[in-house]
Amino acid sequence: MSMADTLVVLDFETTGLSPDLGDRAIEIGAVRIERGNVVDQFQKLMNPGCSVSPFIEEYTGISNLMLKESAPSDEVMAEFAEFVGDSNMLAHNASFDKRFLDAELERISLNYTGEFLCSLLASRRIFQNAPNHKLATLVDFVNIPSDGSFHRALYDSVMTVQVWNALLATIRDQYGVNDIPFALIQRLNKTPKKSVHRFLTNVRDQ
DNA sequence: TGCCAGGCCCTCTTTAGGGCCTT
Repeated sequence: MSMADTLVVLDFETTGLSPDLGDRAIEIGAVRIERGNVVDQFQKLMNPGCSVSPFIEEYTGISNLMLKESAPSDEVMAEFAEFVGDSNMLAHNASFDKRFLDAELERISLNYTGEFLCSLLASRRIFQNAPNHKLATLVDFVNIPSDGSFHRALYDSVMTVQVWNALLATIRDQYGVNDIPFALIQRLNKTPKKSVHRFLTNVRDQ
C-alpha cells in the first residue's frame, strides 16, 4: 500500500475519553485523500441515545438538542463503514479514534480491514522542535491558515490532512525520500525519536 | 458506592512515575 493509494482521514467527537467506561461517539468526520488531495468527504452527527455533559457541549459546540435531531448511531456508523470500505486510515492520536471505531462498529456487528496510521506519533518524530503536538498547535507550526473551528469532526480531519501533507513534504525535503509507502510510516512510528534521522537517512540511501 | 482511559515517551527507569495527546 502506497501513499498514492486512498487513505481515509477521520476524527470522532465523543461524550468522553473512554468507550470502555461507556463513552459514545457523537460525530464522525472523514475525508478520503489520494496523493494528498481530498477526493471525498463524510460528516454526520449521531444520536447515541444518551445525553452529553455541559463540558462536551461547550468543548465541541454539539448540543443535546442537535443530537436529539440526528440519526441514530447504528445507522450513521453503518454508512461510515461503507464509506471506509477496505481503506487504510489516519487520525491524530489514532489510538483514540480506533478505540471508538472498534466500539461503535462492534455494537452493530460490523468490521473493517484497514490499518491505522497516527499523525501524532509521526509528528513527534518529524517535528521534534514543535512547541507541542496538539493538532491546533501543529496547524499553526506548519503555517496552515485556520479559522480556529477545532473540535468538530470534519474540520479536525481536514486539518489533520494539512498537517499530514506537511509531514510528508518535510520527509521529502529534508531526507530526499520521495516514495513514502504506508509501511514506511508504520516503521517510522515505531522508531525511537533519537534514531529517526538515521532511519530516514538509511531509507534514502537504500 | 465510588472509583475508573490507554498508549506513548522520557527519566533521577525496568521492583516507577508523570507528562502528553485524544473527548
